[in-house]
Amino acid sequence: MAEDDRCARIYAAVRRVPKGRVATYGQIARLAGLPGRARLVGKALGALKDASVPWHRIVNAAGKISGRSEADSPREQRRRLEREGVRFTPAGRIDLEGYRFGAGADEGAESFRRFG
DNA sequence: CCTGTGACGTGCT
DNA sequence: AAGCACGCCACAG
Repeated sequence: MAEDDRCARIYAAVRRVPKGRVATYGQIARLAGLPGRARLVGKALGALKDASVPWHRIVNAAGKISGRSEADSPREQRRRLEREGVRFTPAGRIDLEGYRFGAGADEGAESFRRFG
């Protein structure tokens, strides 16, 4: 599989994450058909140029922002998430139990609610 | 071609 | 909550 194809799959997976929800790198990798390649997802997002991809909805398994590509990224990512209604803990963490995409619970209600 | 190293991670201790 | 070990991959030497 070519590298570009992986990126395309990854971007497609990221686009599936609804507004107001987040997903982990590992989860995106799985959705993209690339299980165990979470770090590749990070690289793909770092090389992202397409503004239509909601890269800010991707955080690590701890519910924290990684962003190493740019100094401004972490701050921008958090700002965007908060703008979508995602709450952060005082420690700068996101409650994955409540915001993680694919957590099962109100998945249907979420897509039904339709933000925007 | 093989080895070393860094990386937007993850799970276990 | 913090630290450690592991695993996958791309890139440089």
